Amino acid sequence: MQELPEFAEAVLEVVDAIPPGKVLAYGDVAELVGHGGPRRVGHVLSRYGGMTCWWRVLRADGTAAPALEQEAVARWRSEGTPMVGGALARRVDLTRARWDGQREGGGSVGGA
DNA sequence: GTGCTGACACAGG
DNA sequence: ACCTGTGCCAGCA
Repeated sequence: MQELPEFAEAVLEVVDAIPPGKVLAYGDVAELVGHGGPRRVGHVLSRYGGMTCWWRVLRADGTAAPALEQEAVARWRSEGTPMVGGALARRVDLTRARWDGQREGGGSVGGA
């Protein structure tokens, strides 16, 4: 594989593991990889994100950077990611879309 | 070695 | 709901 830094490799691995319709915050990814902080995750995606589903990674607010908002929102709508205020909002409902790092389907019923 | 910038996070107004 | 300031970590001039 590429000589990608271990950190970058771990990040891409986690992002690639996120199921469709789910999302993770930069800080959450950093926690899952167990290294560095949110800024490093963002930089990795900006550099190697071109080959990963970076749109499944957003800020803790459920929003994405201005430049990515256009692209990301389109992706979320396409993937069916839960949005706040309907599918027309530019914000994701982290309350439901936040991936726990485990397999979907969870057990909980709650939802819905 | 110093300073700035950046696909962030959190608290305050 | 919105914007602002501060802290954190790493890369780059």
